[in-house]
Amino acid sequence: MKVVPCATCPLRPMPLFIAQTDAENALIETLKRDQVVVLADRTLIHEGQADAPLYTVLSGWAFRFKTLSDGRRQILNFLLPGDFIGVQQKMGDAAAHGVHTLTDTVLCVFQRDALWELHRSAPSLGFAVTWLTAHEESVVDDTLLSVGRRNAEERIATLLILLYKRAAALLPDADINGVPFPLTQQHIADGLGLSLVHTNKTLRKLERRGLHRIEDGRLHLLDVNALARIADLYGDGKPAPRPLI
Amino acid sequence: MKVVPCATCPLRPMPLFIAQTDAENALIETLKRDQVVVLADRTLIHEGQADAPLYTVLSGWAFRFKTLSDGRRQILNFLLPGDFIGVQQKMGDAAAHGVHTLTDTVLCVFQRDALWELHRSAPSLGFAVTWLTAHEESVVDDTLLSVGRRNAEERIATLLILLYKRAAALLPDADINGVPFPLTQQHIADGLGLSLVHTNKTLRKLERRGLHRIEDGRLHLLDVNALARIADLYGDGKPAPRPLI
DNA sequence: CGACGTGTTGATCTCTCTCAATTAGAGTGG
DNA sequence: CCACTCTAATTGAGAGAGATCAACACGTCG
Repeated sequence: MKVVPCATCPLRPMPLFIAQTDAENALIETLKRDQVVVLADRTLIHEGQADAPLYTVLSGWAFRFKTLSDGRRQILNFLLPGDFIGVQQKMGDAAAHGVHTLTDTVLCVFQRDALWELHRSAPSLGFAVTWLTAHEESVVDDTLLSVGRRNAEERIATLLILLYKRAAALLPDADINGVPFPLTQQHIADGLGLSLVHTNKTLRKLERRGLHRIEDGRLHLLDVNALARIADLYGDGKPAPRPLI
Repeated sequence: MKVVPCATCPLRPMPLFIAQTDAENALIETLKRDQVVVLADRTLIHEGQADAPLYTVLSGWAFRFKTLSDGRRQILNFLLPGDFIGVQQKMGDAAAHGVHTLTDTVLCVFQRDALWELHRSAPSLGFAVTWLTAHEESVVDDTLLSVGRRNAEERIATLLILLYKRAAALLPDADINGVPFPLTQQHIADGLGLSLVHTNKTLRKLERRGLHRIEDGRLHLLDVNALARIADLYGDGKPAPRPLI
């Protein structure tokens, strides 16, 4: 893929794309240092790696993760086009988490101090970055609620709905043919704090009940209401109704 | 407590206090709207509450949490002096999580658009807020790793160490007499995705082995090395050594 | 003094993990 | 074209960590 000028960034129409004026795009263009392609299933940033650059996902899927020394891995969240990579990392610091690709991925590379330049030269963009960072935290919050308090069936229903929404938001509206879903069951397991085997059994149970289907790398939600009921999800972050007693 | 001028903020000596110049303090002072005291065990912000203000913890402990509709609760992270409350919340949006006090707490209240003013008028402070937000996310990341992949004993050891460090960092250096620890076992359970009973049993097991002691609302770590070994924690975020095979 | 919150402990129960084995597809080399 | 290998998905069986249920102890407080 050719290097994309920020002014014609394919992500620009998306609401999550923060720069809207020409001046803002020009500034970002200045800070953008490169554009790289990473193949699927590669570790882009290793845990503890120093001096990792700042990225933005232009296309493709990836995930952030942490591991324990015996190999147990926890996926912290999934990264889709428009997401930042590496904001958590103070300049000169070691990455507290790794980043690994799920698909072939195109990334915009920014110089390490781009964040500071952004704040200095365009406070509105700096503010947007703060908000984006806070938003990513709230995604992790949701996962923590799942992993800490939902059982396997509820966790999987939650993940399927939330990932479906994120993936669908990146697609042209009329696309009813499911959404791309490049995760293996191992990734689902690692994202939800479950074992691979139990993930498989739970996934099959939901599938046999006709709630969803995963086929040819695409996810189809066949009964969103049933899934949402299982997940205890209510619309878009509206507070859940409480039982009276 | 009298209203504290930001210039003489007791948190100022702490490294986590971001404003360092007089101009910066003056700006913050401008945005600070009030200072409130909240008693222990009160819900400061309800889940789904709209228009919650922006706070800063001046003294006392609190926590962020989410609940499912049947009452299951997950504590997302603990808030200590110097922490922000409410950055995640886009202006005019509903809070995605609740905030509840553990102790009597003094909070600085900021107008809802203070964050934007900060970015606009003092980019260096705006940048600091971004970084603080990213840092809070990395705390949640750590918890997610625990809850997703550590067993009960490991989770508790991890929590004790990390909370001890945070609490100790707020204390005068020479204080060897443990650190304040206002959590009940129910809070520990809700923070680690465990049941109250199992939390109690695990806590007692560690205590009987002489690793720690919780007494009169203070936490003492009697064998940090053993705890760190159990937790699979290595220094300050240094990458864990891998077994060769 | 009784009610209540917190901590403690024992006895089940069950959800999830671990171990094992099989199937299916994709890719590779002979 | 066919064995061979690898990865991902699948399923069964047994084991275990942690949940749930039930009691009780202790201190505080109205």
